Amino acid sequence: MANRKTLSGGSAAFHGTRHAHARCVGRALGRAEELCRQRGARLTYMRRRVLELIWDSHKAVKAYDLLDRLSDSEKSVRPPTVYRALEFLMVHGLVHRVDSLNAFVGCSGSDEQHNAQFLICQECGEVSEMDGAMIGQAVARQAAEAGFNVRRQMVELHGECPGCAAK
Amino acid sequence: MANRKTLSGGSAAFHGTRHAHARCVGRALGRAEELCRQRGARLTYMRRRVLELIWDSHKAVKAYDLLDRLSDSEKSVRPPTVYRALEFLMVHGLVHRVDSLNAFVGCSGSDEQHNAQFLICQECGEVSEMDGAMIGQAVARQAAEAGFNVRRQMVELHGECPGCAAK
DNA sequence: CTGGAAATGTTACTTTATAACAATGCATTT
DNA sequence: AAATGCATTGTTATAAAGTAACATTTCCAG
Ligand SMILES: [Zn+2]
Ligand SMILES: [Zn+2]
Ligand SMILES: [Zn+2]
Ligand SMILES: [Zn+2]
Repeated sequence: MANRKTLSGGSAAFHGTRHAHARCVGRALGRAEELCRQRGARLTYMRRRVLELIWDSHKAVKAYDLLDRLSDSEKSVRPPTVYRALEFLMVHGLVHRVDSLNAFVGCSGSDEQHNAQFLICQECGEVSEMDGAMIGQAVARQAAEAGFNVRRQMVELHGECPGCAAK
Repeated sequence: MANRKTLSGGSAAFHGTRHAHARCVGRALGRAEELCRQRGARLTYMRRRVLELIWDSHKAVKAYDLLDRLSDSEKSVRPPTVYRALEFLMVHGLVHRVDSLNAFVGCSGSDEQHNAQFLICQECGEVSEMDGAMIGQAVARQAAEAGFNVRRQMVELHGECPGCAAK
């Protein structure tokens, strides 16, 4: 009842609890590996670990939650470590920061440079990335009307995902 | 060569340094006064003071900058005071929070409930609010395609304002 | 003038993020 | 293999942003 497959001009999918999430993770890590190899960037243990933790769910994750989850009883990981990994992952387009939540989410886009918009469910917390061409165009056009030169667009929509709407 | 007057579906204006800013402030305070009277809300000294400080420029202002500016050598104002004033002003639609900057900007919109988008100049820091109908519609449509029910939309565009683009 | 709610003051703390420098790891050259 | 050099991570400390809880004051209605 929830997801369509592919949508004109962009797609956004909510996954809910029951889905083959191992595939999502696999895809993300595979892409990271591939992309880093292409660019000669190093997907180190720490960076991969952070990426895995982020992909533990489709929700946005707080930096300090990552911090806690990375710290076992032996060793405690410090903020800069996490933030540096996040920085790396963001630079390479593997992770996005959701500004309205102060949190991070795995990039589910395929191509390199994309105008991502985020649908954020206020109920279940799931975040879905969508590449809405229409939105991008509308944004570009209206900004142009104001003589404004858009470099980076941030679109974060809070509301109810299909699953939670059908509660 | 910067501003047009009124634009189809919405407007956004950048002011630059030379303009009759007293009018902007006057308009904003007038509107606040009027609106609070209508609603029986109290525009207290502190709230008005914070609103004035925010309207000191068309840039987004950080809460702790307000804090500093409110604290004279005698008395130091504390965070809760500022955040409470900001809370009040936001609830009444007199001020917006710019999430991507952790900062606040005076609302230059006229009507009560509006879908505001923000154009943020990376050079001069000026922020312009725009009520882009096209963007709003595009957002609504594409979200609907994904079965998503939008409650709040956050659209913040970073780039170059007309003035700074013509540097 | 007085009782009570709204607003502000105050203290202390949480959350989020970064600066600066030290130690370590890893690859390439010698 | 040893030496070199840069990228990565560790460590300490602190900055920046925001909130909880309770005390005090203000202000208005009765
Ligand atoms: Zn999944
Ligand atoms: Zn949901
Ligand atoms: Zn002005
Ligand atoms: Zn500018």
